[in-house]
Amino acid sequence: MNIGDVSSRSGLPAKTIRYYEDIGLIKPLRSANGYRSFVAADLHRLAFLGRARALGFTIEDCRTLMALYRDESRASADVKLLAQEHLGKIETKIRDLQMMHDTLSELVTSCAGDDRPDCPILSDLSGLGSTIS
Amino acid sequence: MNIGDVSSRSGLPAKTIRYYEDIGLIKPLRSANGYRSFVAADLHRLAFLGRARALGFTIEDCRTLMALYRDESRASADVKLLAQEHLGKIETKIRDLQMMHDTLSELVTSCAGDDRPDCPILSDLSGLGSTIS
DNA sequence: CTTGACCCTCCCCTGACTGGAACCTTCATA
DNA sequence: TATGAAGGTTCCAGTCAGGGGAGGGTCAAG
Repeated sequence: MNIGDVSSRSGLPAKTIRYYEDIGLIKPLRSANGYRSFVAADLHRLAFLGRARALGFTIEDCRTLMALYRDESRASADVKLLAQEHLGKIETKIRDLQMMHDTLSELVTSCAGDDRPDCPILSDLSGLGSTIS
Repeated sequence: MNIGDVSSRSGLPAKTIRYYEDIGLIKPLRSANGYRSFVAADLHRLAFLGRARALGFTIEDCRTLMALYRDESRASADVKLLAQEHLGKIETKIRDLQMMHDTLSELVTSCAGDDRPDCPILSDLSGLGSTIS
């Protein structure tokens, strides 16, 4: 398989696949013409990476997860811990975004949105804090 | 005021303040010794920037918001539109994170987390998809 | 006069790619 | 056989919003 094939099969851009080779996540063979030559195992690893990335794991997390996956004598506790830590970060991000959302949403609601200049969004940002609570 | 003063008053790191000058968001004067010399208006702008960034606006959004703030003949509709677009992006991010969270949370729950190697998290990532629904 | 706390500029680093230039290989068609 | 398109290759630079640190100048106090 050439890179185009694995790209369409894995859903990952060719650029990304080359990048993953660069940073040592995959090690495809090379054909005589210099093209990367992927086997089923490479495709499998790429699919693994794609799913892990889609769950928001960092590249370093992915590296660890793949090492654990290949380690037959792993303890599932190690995997779970990694996932739990990641889950915690996601929860933190969601909370942060939710707070931004709530504040901003309130400001947007209170803004007339017409052709006059008066705007509670700008008032808030400027520190006048016209909290119309 | 020197940069240390505005840093502690605005809560922004000195590095960030220098960066904001670099990209033209503020234009503090200079003292004879080459030090940046901030006046109250600079501090006000920095506080504005700090609040806008805390609400997740991009630097370019901040630039636009400050321009609107200084424009006495603005229409609040322009501010509102910008804020609404940003709000939409925040909502998208929250939804994405929430989906990651839900999936990951389910996987974490279903993982024993002991010293045995069997792990539904890895199974899922590997594509075996042992969805224990 | 020295010490320590400031301040300056300049450059590289981050994460996870993405875009583009310049070039090579393969295959189908005229 | 030429040629053009569609693949592939490497390498360099850019993204976003700063952070870290080197190497050096300035200032106030003791």
